[in-house]
Amino acid sequence: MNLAIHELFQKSRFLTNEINYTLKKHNLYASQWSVLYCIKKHGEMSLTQIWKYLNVEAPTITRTVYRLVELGWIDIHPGKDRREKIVKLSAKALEDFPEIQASMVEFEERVVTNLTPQEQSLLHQLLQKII
Amino acid sequence: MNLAIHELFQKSRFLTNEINYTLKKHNLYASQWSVLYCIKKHGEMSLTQIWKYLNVEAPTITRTVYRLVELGWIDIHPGKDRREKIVKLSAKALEDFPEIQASMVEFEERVVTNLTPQEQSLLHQLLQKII
DNA sequence: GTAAAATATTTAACTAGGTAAATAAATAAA
DNA sequence: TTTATTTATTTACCTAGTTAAATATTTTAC
Repeated sequence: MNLAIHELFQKSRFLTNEINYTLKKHNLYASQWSVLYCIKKHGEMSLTQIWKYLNVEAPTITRTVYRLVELGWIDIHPGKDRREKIVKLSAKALEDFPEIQASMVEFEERVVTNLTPQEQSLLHQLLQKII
Repeated sequence: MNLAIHELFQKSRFLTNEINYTLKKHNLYASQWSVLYCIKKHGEMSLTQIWKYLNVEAPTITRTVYRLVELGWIDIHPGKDRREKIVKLSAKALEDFPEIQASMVEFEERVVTNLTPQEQSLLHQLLQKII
C-alpha cells in the first residue's frame, strides 16, 4: 500500500480513538458529537440535511440520531412534510455545548501543533488531490 | 473541525468505500485484504503478530481471521506454544493472490494520479506530523 | 384524478473498529 | 514446586460505516 495512503488510514483511526477519549468525560462518541455540532451550526435540521452535510448514508444518521434522542441530547418532531423528521438540540445539549466544544477545540489545536498554518493548508490541498 | 483533519476523515471513508468496490469482484472486503496481504508478506503469522503489524486491537483480528477461514482464504493451526494460533494462506488464496493484487495496484495508482511522487512523499510527511 | 416516480426514513444484515473482562497456557517469583 | 504474573486469544457488547430493500408520503405525468 502506498505509504501516504497507509499513513492516512492509520491517522484516521488514531484520531477517531483520540476524539473518543476526549469526549469520554462528556459521555459522547465522535460520531455523536459530529451530529450535535452539525445541528448546533444549522439550528433545526431534517435527517436528510444531516446525512447530506456529513456525507454519510441515511441509515447511519437514523441510528445515531435516535441514540442521541435516547440519551437526551436531541429533540425530534415531524416537519410539515410528514415524511421528514426535524431535529434540534435539547436544553441540556445547549447548556453543555460550550464546555464540550472547548474540549474539542483544545484537542484540535493539540493535534496540529507540529504543523504550521501553511503546512495545514498544504496538507488540506494534498488530501483534496486524492482521486 | 480543522479543514485538513476534516478532509482526512472524508478521504479515509471515501478510500475505504473505493477499496471495497475494487475488491467486490474478488469477494473480499478491505480489512480482509489487509490481513491476507500481511500474511502473504510474512508467511506464517500468529494472530498477535498480525494485530501488532496492522496496529489494530486483537478482537478485530480474531473476527476477521475466522471469517477468512470460513471463506477458505486462510488455514489455521496451533503453534508449539499452545496459546497461539498460526495462520497461513490457503492454496486458493495463493492462486488468486496475484490477480487481486493487480486490481489493488491499479487502484492505488489511480488514487494518487493527481499527486507527483514528491507530493506523495510530502503528504506522507505532513500526515506523520499529526500529533 | 389516478397512476407512476421520487423522496424521507427505516429495517435488516453485513464489515470494521473499539473496550472490558474471561479463559487458558506459559513464565517468573517465592 | 507452588503461586503469581504475563501473554495469547476469545467473548460480549458497544459505536460507526456500508448496501439493499421496505414503507410512507409527496410530487409529477398523463
